[in-house]
Formats: sequence, structure tokens, C-alpha cells
Amino acid sequence: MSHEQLPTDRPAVVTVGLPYANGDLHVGHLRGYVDGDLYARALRRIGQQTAFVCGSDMHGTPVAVNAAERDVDPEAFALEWHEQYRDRFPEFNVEFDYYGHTHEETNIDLTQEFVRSWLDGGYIVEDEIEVAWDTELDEPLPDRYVEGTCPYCGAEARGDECDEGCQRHLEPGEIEEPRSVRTGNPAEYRTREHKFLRLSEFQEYLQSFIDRVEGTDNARNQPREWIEGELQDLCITRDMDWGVDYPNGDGEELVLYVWVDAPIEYVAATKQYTERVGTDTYDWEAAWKPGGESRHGMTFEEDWQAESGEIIHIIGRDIIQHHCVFWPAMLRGAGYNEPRAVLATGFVNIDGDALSTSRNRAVWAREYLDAGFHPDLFRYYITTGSGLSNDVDFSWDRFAERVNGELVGNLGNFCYRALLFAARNYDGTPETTVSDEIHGQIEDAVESFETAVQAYDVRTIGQVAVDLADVGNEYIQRNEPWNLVGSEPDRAAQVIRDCIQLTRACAVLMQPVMPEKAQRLWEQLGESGSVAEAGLDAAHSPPPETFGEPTELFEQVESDTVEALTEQLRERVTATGDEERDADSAESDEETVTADLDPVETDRIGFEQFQELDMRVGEIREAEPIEGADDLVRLEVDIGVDRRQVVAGIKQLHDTDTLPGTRVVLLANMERAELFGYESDGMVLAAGEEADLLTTHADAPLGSRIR
RNA sequence: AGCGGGAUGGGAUAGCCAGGAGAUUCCGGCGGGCUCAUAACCCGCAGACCGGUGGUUCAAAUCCACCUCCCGCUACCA
Repeated sequence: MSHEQLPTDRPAVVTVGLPYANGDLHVGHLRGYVDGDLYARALRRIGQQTAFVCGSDMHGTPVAVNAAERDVDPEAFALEWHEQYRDRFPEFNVEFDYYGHTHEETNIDLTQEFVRSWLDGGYIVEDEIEVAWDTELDEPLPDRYVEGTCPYCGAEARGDECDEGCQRHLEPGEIEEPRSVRTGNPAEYRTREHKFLRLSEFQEYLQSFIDRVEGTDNARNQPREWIEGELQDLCITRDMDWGVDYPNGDGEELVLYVWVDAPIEYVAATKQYTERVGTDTYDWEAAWKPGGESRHGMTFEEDWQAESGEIIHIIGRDIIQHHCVFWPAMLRGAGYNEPRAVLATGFVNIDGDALSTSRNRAVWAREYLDAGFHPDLFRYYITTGSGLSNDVDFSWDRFAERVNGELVGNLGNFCYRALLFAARNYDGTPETTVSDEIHGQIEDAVESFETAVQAYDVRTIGQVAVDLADVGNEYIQRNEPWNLVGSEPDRAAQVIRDCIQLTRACAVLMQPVMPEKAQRLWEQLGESGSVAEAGLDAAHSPPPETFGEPTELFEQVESDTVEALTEQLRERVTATGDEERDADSAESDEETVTADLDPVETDRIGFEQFQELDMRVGEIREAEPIEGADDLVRLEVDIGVDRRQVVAGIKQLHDTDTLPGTRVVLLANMERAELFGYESDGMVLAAGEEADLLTTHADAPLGSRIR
């Protein structure tokens, strides 16, 4: 809103959402880290003191469960992934000032300090909830430690979601016939006391925060609906061993919810960065605490803003709620500064379809590197492919097209032809000064770079150097120095002098997006230092007088390579898809709607089990849509012996006006349920996604039993 | 259904918040040029009634209202 323009004289901290230590990295993950790295580098480039930090998210139930399945210690399990990420990021030139993990002591201590601060502030309340309990171990069973029957569809389900049946999220206490994953014994429900952060206390604060925070539209607008209604208290504890202990010291086995200690890693990593380099280089407290100290009070605008560091979070758009609602409240409650900006990036699609690891529709980080491509090419592609908050499509085709067209043909070619010409004819930079025309062009480019940083416009930051090279190509072509060397040597020297300056400006401006390539170009210009440390002014300062012949900065991506990679991806997706789809009649039924058919259940049931289903012939008497629901219809079904009110999700295919009079099959001994405030007493049978109603062929009397 | 985000030449994208010269860039198509340069580069042409309908305004891709269609989050198919 009214934040001071960047760069400010206060330290900035740039963070990226923590990778969860539970799986391999793919291009979708990479996007955020590359965006963050580019932005942090760009901030430094305009003179903002910046720490770029992140860490692995080690806690939470999935890590605990997966570790238990492999019979390893969760810490060891998570550390393995952590180390892989830590080593992988630099391979993409994503260089954090500190990359830690949430199980480090600094984070654990800091997290507990946050919680104590909330306790002191009266922001924590206790409440009782039902949790599943293993009677043999005498231990509670959070989330995925329980399995049982889904109360909704009756399928086998895990404690937190009905993963094989109806896909619903399940709240603690909902799953039926609970069973312990650890011992296989039946579990029972016990009442347990848990801690809650009183978000409602921060309602007013959050509303002012959301008006003030900068960043992408989705991050600023989407939270409004959540903070305008009554804010629900956030359950911040779990019955587990794996996590950060709840710091009350009374011997209870509670750890903090993973979303408590995870974002605090942003602070912890910054702190560890300071511990490594010293407060003279970077003072984490100046960034995170108003005036360098934690403090309480309600008016950020008046008291705090001038003393706050520039905290900028880059996240995926799926975790906006955590960063724009929970996190600011957590910081506020502990007397810390609030984020200046939250940038929510879009997703990465593969060949136009959503990336899916389960279907193996993904391009893995490792795979990209193994194909032999330079990381800077990916960085350019992914940051400039679309606006930050839009989705970006990744395809090898398009990748090759953009690398060949924009990097090889445009940027690379311009720098190469300029440097080569200069080296051959002048042994370096011709002795003359830059023309006004080119000086102006460079000035414009530098200005648009600065403006882009202030506007969090990652795309433009990544693009300016290529745009400037475009100017250069046109300029050199228009002036034809190769025809002037003999006839008008002074003019030729002038043109080449200008091109060398353009090249130098390109090196300076492309550094955030392609740091390694920029450095190489810098050295080809005869420089020996680091282009990163050169500063923006270096775009205008004269290059060294002599340098040798350059080498090509980028290489063409060959079409054979593209075809091979595309084919490899396609085969992999098809292979995985076939397994899922099984008998998909792709060739035949052109007219028929080909659904993704499930394979037939392999478990056979006995006749007795079938007899348990009391299904009757019925006729719909009344039908009316239920207000507020998309698919739901309230039905009155006459089954001879009885007349039932049933709620069914069939509005998609069936018009409610035509339903009365339709004969249907009703499962009469289905347990009662309430949907959208209406009781449903039975279940009408219907086929497929579209809910095509089952009916009878002839005229069996109403109430006839199906057998 | 609620809330967000979208819809721009054949494809992909920018511009929209801070309205104003018949709209950016890349790929593709057509024609020409050049040869210093990685068969690359440069120029010109064709191609968009900026999703639809209304409104505000001297002026709308840009602001407002309604609608259609996509995507995401949430609800949801007893």
C-alpha cells in the first residue's frame, strides 16, 4: 500500500515455500525456487541488502508414516531428502544464503519461543477433541496412523482422507471402525486436550494487513473471504512424537502442528545466516523485529513500518491461506514484523496438461540436468514464460524453440558477433565513447529493470537483457560496421564501441536470471571480477580495453534431442496411464462416451452379503433442487411400503421437472445422512459420473425387492 | 454453489491496478536484404472487430454491470 520504494536502507529477506522432505523435485517445484533466486539477486542488484533463505520441511505425518513403512527413523528419512534438495538447488544456480531444515535446533528453539510468546499474550486456548487411540501401545493415532471405514462411502480409508473411495478429507474422529496402522489392533476414540491459536484475536489486524501487503493479486484478494467471516481458532498441536515439542514442560506428548514450525524456519534460517556471517554483514533481527526487538502493539502503520525489514515470501498459490492469514497472525502474536509482500506463483503444466507425479506426467529436476542442459536455460524459460502468478507450460518443444530463438539467435548471437568483431579488429574495445543513442537505450533498459524489481515483476527482470540484445542486433545490422572498417574507420569504431557497451549492459542485466552465463560473458569482456558484485552502474561504465576472441555463449538445442525427450515423456505418461485405465477402448467407440473405467473388484462377496442390501423398486413422486448445492436434488420416492425423502447428486444429467414418475431402484437400508440440511433416508442407484439413474425394464410393483 | 484467477492475430504471451496515436514480443506463414555472426541476423507483408452484451467517458483491451466458457480453492454426488 504505502510501502517505501525499494531499495530501502533496511535489510530484506526473500523466502521460498519450504520443500516437504518426502519426494523428488520436479520442474514444478523448481519454478518457485528459481523465481525466488532471481528476485533475490535482482534486489541485490538495485542495492538492497538481501538475505535469501529457505529450508526443508521435515515434520508432519506423511514423513512419519513413510518412514515407519520403511522401518527407518523419521529424522533419518527426512534428512535424506533434505540433503538431496540442499545439493540439488545449487545445480540450478539457486543459491540460498542459508538453507536449513525445520528439525535444526535453531528452529526448534525459535518455534518454542514463538509459542511461549503466544502464551504470554493470552493467544492460546485449550479445547477437547476426539482422537483415535491405540489401546495396546496406549498411544494416540493422528491422521494417517489410523485406518478404517469411511463414514461416507464405506471404503477403506486413512485417518485424514478417504484415499481410495470418495476422496474426502476426514476430520479427526470421523473414521469408523478405526484401526491402528502401527499394531493392526482396533483403535478407540478418546477425548484429548489440544491447544488452539486464537486467530479471532487477530481479525482486525489481519484485515488491515491484507490492505497493506503487496504482491500478486491472488495473494492479496483470496484471503479476504477467510478473514471477513469469523476466524476459526487454529489447532496447533498433534498427538505425535515427530515434530517440535509443545513447550509447556508438563510431560504431555504433544508436538506442534507442522504449519507452526515450518514458516518459523524462515526466521530461523535468517538467524543462522547471521550467525554464520556476523551481524555486521546481515542482522536478522533488524529484518524480522521492529527496531530489532520483538514488541507488541496494534498499529503497524504508525509504530512499526519504518522499523521493519522488507520480508518477501514467494509461495505456491496452494498455500496462500497459510502465508496471508495464519503466518501474519503468528508473527504478530510473537511481536515480529509482518511480510511486506507475498508472491503466489502459478503452477507448471506439462505439454498443456496439469503436472501429476502419480501419473508420471512430470519432468524431473534430475532428468533435465541429465539431458545435458545448462541450468540457466531453464531459469530463463521458466521465469519469463508467463507472468509470475500465471501457469507456465513446459514442453521440450517450446523449450527448444525459445532457447534457439531468444537465447542462441538473439542474445547469444548479438554478444558473440559484437565481441568477435571487436576482438578481431580492435583487440578489444575501440577507443571512443558511447553514442547518445545507445547510452539512452541502456538507460531505458536499466530503468525498466529497476521498475520491474519494485513491481515484483519477475518476468520483466528476466527479459530485459534479451530485449536489449534485440536493440543491439538491429543497430549493428542497420550500421553495417563490416562495410565501414575500410571506408569509414571512425564510424565503424563508434558502432562497435556501442555494441560492446550493449553487451556489457546485457551481462549486468541478465545476471539475476542467468548468473553463470552472465559471468562468462563478463569474462569474455575482459573482466576478471564478479559480475554480481559489479552493480547496476557497470552497465554504463567502460569495459576493459583489450579482450580476446569470445566463444559461443549458448548452444542450439537439436531437434533430435527434443524429439527423443518428448517421446520419452510421452511413453512414460502413456505407460502409467494404461495401468490406470486398463481396458480403455480408445479405437472403437467413437460416438460413445469413453469413461475412465475402474477395473472390476477382485474381492468376491458371498450371497449373504448381497442379501444385506435391501433394494426396492420405487417411483419418484417429487423432485426439487436443493438451493446452494451444485448437484443435489431432494426426492420423494414411493417404495410401496413406505415413502422416503432421499437426497441424490443427480442434477447434472437429470432435469428435476422430468424426474417425477421415474421408476428407480432404492437402497432402502442405507444409513441415514444429512446433506445440506436435508435428511436422506436411502440411496437411489445411478451409474457413472453422470449419475444415470437405474430403472426397471417392465413394471414390477413398487416395493419389489431386488434379488 | 461460494470465493479467487483467467479469456488478446494460426500457436504462445505482454499491456489492464495509475483509460488516449487502429496493441508487445517469440514461434509459424509469405516476400525481400545482408554476410561481421552459432543456416544465424536485419527489413517488409498478411493475420486480432483485445470472450459476449450493455454502461461510464471527448476517448476503453484497460473502469463499471450482467452473461458465457476455462482453471484453482472450498462445498459436494448416501
